Amino acid sequence: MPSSDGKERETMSTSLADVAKAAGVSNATASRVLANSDYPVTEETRQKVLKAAEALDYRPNLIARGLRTEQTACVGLIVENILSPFIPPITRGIHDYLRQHDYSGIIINADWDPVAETKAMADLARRHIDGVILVESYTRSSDEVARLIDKPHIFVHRLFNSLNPYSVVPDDRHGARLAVKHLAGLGHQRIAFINGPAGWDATINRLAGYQDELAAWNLPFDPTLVIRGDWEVQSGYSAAQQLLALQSPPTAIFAANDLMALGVVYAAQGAGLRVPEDVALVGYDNRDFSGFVRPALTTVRMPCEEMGWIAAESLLRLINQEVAMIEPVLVKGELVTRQSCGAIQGEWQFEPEQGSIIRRQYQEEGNLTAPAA
Amino acid sequence: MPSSDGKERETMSTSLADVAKAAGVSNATASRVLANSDYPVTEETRQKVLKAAEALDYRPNLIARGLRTEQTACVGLIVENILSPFIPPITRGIHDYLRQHDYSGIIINADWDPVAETKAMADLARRHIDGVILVESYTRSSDEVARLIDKPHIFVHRLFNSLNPYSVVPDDRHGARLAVKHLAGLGHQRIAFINGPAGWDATINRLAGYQDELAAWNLPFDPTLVIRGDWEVQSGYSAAQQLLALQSPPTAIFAANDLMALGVVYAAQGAGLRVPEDVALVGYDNRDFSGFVRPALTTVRMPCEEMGWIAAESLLRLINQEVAMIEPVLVKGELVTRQSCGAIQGEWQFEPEQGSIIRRQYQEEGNLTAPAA
DNA sequence: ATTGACAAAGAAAACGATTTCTTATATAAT
DNA sequence: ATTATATAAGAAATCGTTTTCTTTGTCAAT
Repeated sequence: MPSSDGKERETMSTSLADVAKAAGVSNATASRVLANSDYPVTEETRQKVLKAAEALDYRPNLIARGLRTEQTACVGLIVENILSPFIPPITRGIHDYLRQHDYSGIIINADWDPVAETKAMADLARRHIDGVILVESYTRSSDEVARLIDKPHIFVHRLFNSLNPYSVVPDDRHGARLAVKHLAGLGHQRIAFINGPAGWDATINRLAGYQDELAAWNLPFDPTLVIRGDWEVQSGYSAAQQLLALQSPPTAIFAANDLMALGVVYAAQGAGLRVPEDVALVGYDNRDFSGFVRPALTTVRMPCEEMGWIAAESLLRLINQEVAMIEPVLVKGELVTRQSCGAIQGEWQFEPEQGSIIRRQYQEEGNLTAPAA
Repeated sequence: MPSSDGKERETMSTSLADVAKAAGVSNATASRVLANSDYPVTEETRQKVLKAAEALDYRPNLIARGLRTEQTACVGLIVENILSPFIPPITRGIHDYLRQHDYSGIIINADWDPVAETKAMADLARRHIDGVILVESYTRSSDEVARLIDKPHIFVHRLFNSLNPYSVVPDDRHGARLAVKHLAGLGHQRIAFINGPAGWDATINRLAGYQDELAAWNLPFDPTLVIRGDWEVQSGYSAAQQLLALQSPPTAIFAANDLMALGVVYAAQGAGLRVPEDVALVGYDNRDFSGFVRPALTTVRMPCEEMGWIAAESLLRLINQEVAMIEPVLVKGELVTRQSCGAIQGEWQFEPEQGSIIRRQYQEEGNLTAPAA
């Protein structure tokens, strides 16, 4: 009996008042039961209300609730750009955690533009979201965010100030050690490193990890084996050409990302060398293409989805006032062993693409069929 | 003077009542001015209100407005999976259009699961979103959607029922013609086609386009030159092996997506053939990797962002009741000419990745610098 | 001068929940 | 038997807007 007095509106959703009336109780008690208030209600009336709500298929109007409670169960996601390669997996992780806890996320692409970010926060404030996650944002400091929006926030960053509070970042130093450890363990003594450009935390930390692990194996650090790239294929290509032309060239190369690793492959091919037989190669990131290029890249996985859900978890902690601040979190990725490092022998098949696996599973199970028409 | 009577709350945003009081008018008139109502207000009072709002930096509370107007300026995006390759660009297009019109989007990953989609729509209904866009959804029919949520909706699809109303889909037939036209224009007479699996609109339409264009060039249709793949690299590899082993092998191959085209490259290399010199190749989709694999793939672009903003535009039309229904829209992509087809001569550099261009521009302009510390 | 129409403003209701305030009842303590 | 206390329920206020209803004042037509 969803308020059936009106004639014009056909599908009017049932309100709390409908439930209260049906249960024969007041608005207030109905609310207390259905919002899990800790105000005492007798078991008998509680059951009456629950039954009525069930029967009427009552779903609370979150807008109305939000107006009163100032809680919208909605958080803002300010991301650099959903087209940027790491953003989708990070947002996937965030969304997964949020959804498990009945929160929603509103994404805004800020395009690495401080003005856009400022506007984004203002717009989110108008919607009275409960918190903000900034993913690869231009805005780096908590103070700056706090000045723009008076809500809890978390950073997910690969670039700067990794160890600020309220940050979730990859453990790049650890990741670099994994790569070098693997190559050293395969017996390589001269391991080159193609790093990223200056000014990035990733660049600094991966270099540190590279040096750490060389030291752990008592291998000398040779600066001529470290070349700076710019993350793109072309720079990996050029860097590898330099390295392979050295008097005593490296027998293994660790590239600070998979794009540059791909450039190494092309440079090696151009020099008539085989990967991994003549030069072993490990990349970083575990990008989607790493599994289907040739040779498939051994690489250190960037733990994007974990970073996402850890960020979401931390944010909800802040929102629910379980904690007052968040210590920076370092998230570790693991080594993904494929062909480019030489650890795996024999022929291989190309890995199917990761992103579309879910639908393909349905298709294989016969759930996906052509329309009858 | 944002309701400064309370002592405890420090940062309380200014409300409409504050503006009204400051302007010396009633709540109602203030609202009429600020919400652009068509109720008459004298220019004098209008200016008073606007000035007060400006001075107090008034931003309407969208939650409160939504409660009264039943309009939240928020739409739901039910997507297959944000990790799936076409979803980010489509959502980017949607978000861009929405944002221009002061709407926000809530993304839910449905993972191609009908149960998840049903729940998603129920959850969105609780938030009283103004409409829904279903991107690559399991749910195919408008009736089904209408049964679950009483709001306008639009489909963005590459799979089924492309020509249903309320759908935005790629013009695959046109795209396939572009590919074949290009190869035929380069003088190829035997053009093979590696198609997708049965049951997909893309498969049907691209085959039709392939046949259309062959006919336009008076080239015979040879069924032995058409092989069905499953969209993955491995299947393109196998298909190309078959094709290249034919008595009279094709001189050009059109692969129905870039992944299979990549498989063709590997098969050719395995057979000691060069792409494009020995076999020309055109792919489909213009995936991000197409620009930096070797040879870079000539391909037909999937117009994802356009599909996104057309979908958003159509949805807002429905929401604002400018139209009562949406005719299916076919969106065309263009040919992106790179190395694999043989039309471009000489050496080339690897294209930088598309997704991260924005940040790189900032970096080059010197806006991106290391922290001072 | 009276009436009617219309413009412009304010008062109050409405949206649908939560929460505070008030009241009624039962129980325990004096 | 009376009072105090605790429990459980309802009445009403509240959140910040929009919108309906009502009122006031002005002008034109009779």
